[in-house]
Amino acid sequence: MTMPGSDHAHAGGAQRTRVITRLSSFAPLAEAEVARLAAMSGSPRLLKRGAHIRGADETPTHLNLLIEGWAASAITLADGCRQLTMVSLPGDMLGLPSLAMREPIDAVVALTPAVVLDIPVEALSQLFVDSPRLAMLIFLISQEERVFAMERLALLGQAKARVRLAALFLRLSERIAQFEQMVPDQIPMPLTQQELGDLIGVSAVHVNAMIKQLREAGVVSMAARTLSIHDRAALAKEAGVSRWRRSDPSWLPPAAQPG
Amino acid sequence: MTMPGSDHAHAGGAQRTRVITRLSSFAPLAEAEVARLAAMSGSPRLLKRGAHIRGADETPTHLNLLIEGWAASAITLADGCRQLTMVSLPGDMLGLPSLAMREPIDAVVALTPAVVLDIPVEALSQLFVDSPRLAMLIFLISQEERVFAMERLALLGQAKARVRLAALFLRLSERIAQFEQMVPDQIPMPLTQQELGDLIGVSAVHVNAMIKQLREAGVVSMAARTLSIHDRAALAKEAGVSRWRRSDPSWLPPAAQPG
DNA sequence: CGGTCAATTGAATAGAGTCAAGCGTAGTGG
DNA sequence: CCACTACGCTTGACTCTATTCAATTGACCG
Repeated sequence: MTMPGSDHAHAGGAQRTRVITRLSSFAPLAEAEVARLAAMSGSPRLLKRGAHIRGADETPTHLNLLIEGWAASAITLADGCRQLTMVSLPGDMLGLPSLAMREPIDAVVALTPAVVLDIPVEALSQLFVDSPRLAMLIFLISQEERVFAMERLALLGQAKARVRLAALFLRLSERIAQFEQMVPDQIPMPLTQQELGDLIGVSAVHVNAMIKQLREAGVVSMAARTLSIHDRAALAKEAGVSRWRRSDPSWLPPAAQPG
Repeated sequence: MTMPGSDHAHAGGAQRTRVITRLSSFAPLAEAEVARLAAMSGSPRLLKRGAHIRGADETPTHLNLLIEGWAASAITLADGCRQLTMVSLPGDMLGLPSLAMREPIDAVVALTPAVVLDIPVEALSQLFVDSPRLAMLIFLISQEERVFAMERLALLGQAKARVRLAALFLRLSERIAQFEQMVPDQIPMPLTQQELGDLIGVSAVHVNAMIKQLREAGVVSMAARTLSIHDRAALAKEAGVSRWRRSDPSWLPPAAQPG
């Protein structure tokens, strides 16, 4: 399934499969559509942990397809404190929200070493013209991310720190299950407690205390950049959220004709 | 500019203009596009204050175009407490996020008496096929709402109640300025303090205290379902957010040809 | 082997929640 | 026209979650 020009050092077969997996999470892609997507790819860009994938200053001219590694959108408020608004995993498209704004309100930072593909916005525009079904799939994925943000917003507003942390762990493990085969009770966790705190709106000190509580309750434990889920049912109960169930849309436009 | 079939009791000229205004906030619409939108309209539905425009149970088969009145998305957590995740004003499309989920995680409630137009999802799908430019405009508006949600998420996570309330007032007044001509320093405020609290993740009691502080600081005051902004600069300073600046995209697809 | 960063723990403080009571106003029905 | 009711607003007292500050330990890297 490797396309011509896709055999870069960091954007090879396995990674590309992940991207296709993500894009086809609502409906299988036609061969022509896979080819159409491959045609959009630019050259990959490699970033170190902590680097800015997208700045908050620059007028956005490109989107970024995350090929490898984790990233997060960060909003910095007037008083300097930082909130991470979402975590992006391989296969995610970065920068879509910023299309609506003259200058983005968020920056995207690499949480791990990361590889991105820069895609000019005109390419997305062209995709809307010649591949309405792909456009709608991207639209749907974007809506799903929005639902994800809405849930986190609700948790931030109403739930206590322990619940928020449990929900974050649960949702992250569900998302990772998308592109790893097995349901992982051992998931990689490259985030520091500071970053976890920035995600759930809590100080790093308190994150530590909540992790301690969850560990002593036998729910999860963290060690060596790995999160171990010991009791998934208990975790779901702590989080108080129901399972994430993507829609199975029957009303998508028909697949584009080849050529 | 009234289209045939648009002269309903509650969906007449002025309201329809608002909808067009909202949809053309990123780029002016061609005549054919206005006609294309008018062709999507169903029959209007009138709802009382507090009524559910969209439930959290039903599998979504329709979108809802808000013609008149205010609405809000509400997420109810396991412990029964409620978070309002966004406020919708006339011209907004309701239900787009739910397209991604098998069952929606949020309900949409009318904050005032409201009028909506139900639109089957297939109509949106068709719009992606035959009007890529309109589809992308809806995509952009949806992204703008997502940025709005991200900002509120950041405020919920990092800012104190007073800042959150100030930011909410500021953004609401900016949004209302979109479809009212003058910059309004007297804006209608149909929300109760309980609802304001559900929006900014604070108890109604504390909302009251924060309003009192803002009033005594000479920033805003509330009376008779009306918010008066006495010192807009001070309000912006309290909120600590910069002005909302929509993008002016040059990379949209070309307007659809008539016919 | 020192240096930096992350994790961990404790103590003092503050922001916000909860509970409870009183008040103002608008609507309703006799 | 008045009384009753309901709802939202307002205020005070007490509690608790989470923050901030500070100090210590542990792990990894040059």
